[in-house]
Amino acid sequence: MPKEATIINNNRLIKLLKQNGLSITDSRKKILQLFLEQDGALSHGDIEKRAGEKFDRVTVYRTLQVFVDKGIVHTIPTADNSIRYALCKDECGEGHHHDHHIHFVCDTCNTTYCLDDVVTPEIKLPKGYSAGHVEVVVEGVCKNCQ
Amino acid sequence: MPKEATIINNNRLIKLLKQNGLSITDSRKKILQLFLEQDGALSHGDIEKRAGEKFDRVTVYRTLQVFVDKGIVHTIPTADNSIRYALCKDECGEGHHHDHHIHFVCDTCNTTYCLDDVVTPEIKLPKGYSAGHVEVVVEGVCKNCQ
DNA sequence: TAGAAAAAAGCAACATTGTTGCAAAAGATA
DNA sequence: TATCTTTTGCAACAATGTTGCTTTTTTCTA
Repeated sequence: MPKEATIINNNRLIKLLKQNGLSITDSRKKILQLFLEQDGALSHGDIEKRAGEKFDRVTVYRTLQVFVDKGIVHTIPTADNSIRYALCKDECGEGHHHDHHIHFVCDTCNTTYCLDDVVTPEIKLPKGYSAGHVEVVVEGVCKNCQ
Repeated sequence: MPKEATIINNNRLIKLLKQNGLSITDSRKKILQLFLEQDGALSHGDIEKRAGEKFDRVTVYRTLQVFVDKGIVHTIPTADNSIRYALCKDECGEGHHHDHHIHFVCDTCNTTYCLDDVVTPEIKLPKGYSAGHVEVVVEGVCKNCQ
């Protein structure tokens, strides 16, 4: 493993946590790193069972909660009762998420992607309903599984 | 309670179950009735704790599974790890769901609605991705809570 | 409509997932 | 480095799903 890359990565992790007013701890760095080195989204279980790392379940729950609160990651609803988490872009911060992109779940490899370039469409609601957040999840076959 | 309405309802329940090749049982009729007399969607917990009825948890799980398999109800993903179930329209059947409508979750009363008249939009995906099903969940304030 | 065969319900035991309080450990601060 | 604050990890618990098996209910057919 390249030592330099690890150091750079470590600085990036620390910077990200500090930016969000969080204290620097091993668990937070390790979990954040999982997200950074990962293309798709992660579920709680993914993180907990991550090879080589033994995270306490409670720590994972609490860390993810903090990350969501601070706008570092956002949640992605799924139809199988397993919330996925993915890194937010810069516009997100404490108390306000701005996730206007759609999510994509691959039927084949089951990876969940944030398609940051695809903006959620305007939805015309029936009279009486007022819209807040719009969540779009597309299920299909991803670029790696075609 | 009007007796006639109950009888009519009962016939409707039996018809619905028979149409889908299911045997007529008390649990199935009661759970199906909950959906019919309900505007929004129901979670597993909603059904299990329904006042006046004591359903065995296993029965509820198995019944919902059968209903989903037969295309009687469909699932609605949520961001809080609690799958909601709602009645399908006629076009759904065994092995194929055709839910092209969007779903709406009210922030205030937390009810989940199927907005059958609002069709899911076309989503333009990046190169390499092919779309199957598109799920849209809008969160906001419903007609009853304005 | 009774009796046999098939299907479903109910129960118990278990597995997984999520929550809470608290003591110990680690991080921040001066 | 000493002290204060925050976070972690543990234990105990609660809630949610799952599985196998026995009993009950439904269906089918004579």
